[in-house]
Amino acid sequence: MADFHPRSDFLTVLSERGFLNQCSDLAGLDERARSGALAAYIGFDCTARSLHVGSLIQIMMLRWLQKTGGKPVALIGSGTTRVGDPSGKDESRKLLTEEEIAANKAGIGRTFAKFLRFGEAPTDAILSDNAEWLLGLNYIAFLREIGRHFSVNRMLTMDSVKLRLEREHELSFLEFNYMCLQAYDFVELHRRYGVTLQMGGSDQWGNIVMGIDLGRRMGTGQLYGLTSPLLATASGAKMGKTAQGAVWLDAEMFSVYDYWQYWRNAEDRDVGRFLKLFTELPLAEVARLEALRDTEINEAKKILATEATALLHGRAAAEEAAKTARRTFEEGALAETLPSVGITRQELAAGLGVLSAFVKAGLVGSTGDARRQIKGGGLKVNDELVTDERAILGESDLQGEIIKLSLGKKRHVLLKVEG
RNA sequence: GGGGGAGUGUCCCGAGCGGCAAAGGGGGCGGACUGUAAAUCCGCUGGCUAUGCCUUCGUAGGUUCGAGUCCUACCUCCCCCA
Repeated sequence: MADFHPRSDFLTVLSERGFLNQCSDLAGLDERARSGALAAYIGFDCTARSLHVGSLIQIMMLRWLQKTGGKPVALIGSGTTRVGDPSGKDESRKLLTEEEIAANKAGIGRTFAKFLRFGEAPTDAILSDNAEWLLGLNYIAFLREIGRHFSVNRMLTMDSVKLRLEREHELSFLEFNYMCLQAYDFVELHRRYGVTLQMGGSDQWGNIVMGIDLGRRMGTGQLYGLTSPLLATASGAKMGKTAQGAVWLDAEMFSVYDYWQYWRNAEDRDVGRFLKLFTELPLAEVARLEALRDTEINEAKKILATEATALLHGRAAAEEAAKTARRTFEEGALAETLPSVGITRQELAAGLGVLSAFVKAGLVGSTGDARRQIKGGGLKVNDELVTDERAILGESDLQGEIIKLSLGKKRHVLLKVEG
């Protein structure tokens, strides 16, 4: 991969910025990308109301495709979601209702709209849904028309299957069929929109190759596959997990400020890689930033945070998050734009226990949790360490209309009097 | 269908003579050190109207002063045989 020098804009960007992990035919795809608008798709599950940072690398690939003259297709897997992905955990098999699926689909669609330009023009993005063709499938017809092209012998050699068999782990028939459905998606998207490339995370490689094979047997012409590296932080943790849970891309579920903070807290060793993947800064600028050392690299982290946040939530919101962080961390001032929780004047006049105040702010999960944090010296009210768990907050604690609650050094929530 | 084994703290893995809010990891959170980083060290990691009360060991019953632990049925998963 390192010795190949792509000539198409699309592959050049992907290659330079570290999106490339594996490709079915780099030279062929490069040619294809140069010879006209390339249509490519990536599939997304709709098991939640929002996508999280784990999907961001895929979304960025679609975005670069569009910016380099291609046509992105975002496929929502609401058909496969109805079946439920059997490879997940034992408990996650609960079936989603039609309403939940529709809501999830709408939420995810909103995120795509932030990164891609949708419309009718040749390189405008398309939002598709495999429920359109999967739900109406007839079993016998599917077996005869599609199933006959799959070789079980070959399917058994796929890594995902082979691993299971070698370790003598259960592999359900449903799961075994999953790759066939995904392969069929590829063919269907080729028919509908002329899609010739499927992208995805490296775990999708086998499924993508199946699609390419199926396409050849069903007469789509040459299809291509390309995967991005599996993303983890430099110390090996999976991307996107924080104390608050997943890092959602929907501002309702994960605030803009928290999103900015997520990137600001990147490890030193990840800064360069993340700048290339999750911002659109020129590579020369990235090179300059990632060369910074010691305290200077904090500047690079702030730029990473602001640029990444701007892509998702807009420049203005990103600048505001940056400003909030600057006031909070560097000036030690009270930034009124920190995340806040409302409180009534009556509640405050009646006296609010510190424990419940922190629970209300969502900084701790329970009063017991709050007690433990106080013992460990982790809670502050208006930057004063809380030592007495029975302390009562009243109107005398107000700074203006605000009481600042902090958990540790990084997490702050404001209680704001309203009404 | 027959035989064998297993489901433990609502993040995961995993010990558990009938006295158990239940060992130990990992992860996470907090503290110290730093740079809002990493590494390292320390503390915490069921709930509550809290010197007490309530809810947890697949589900439902049963034995017992007392059950994660013993018995019965059921559910789910794994292995061997057919």
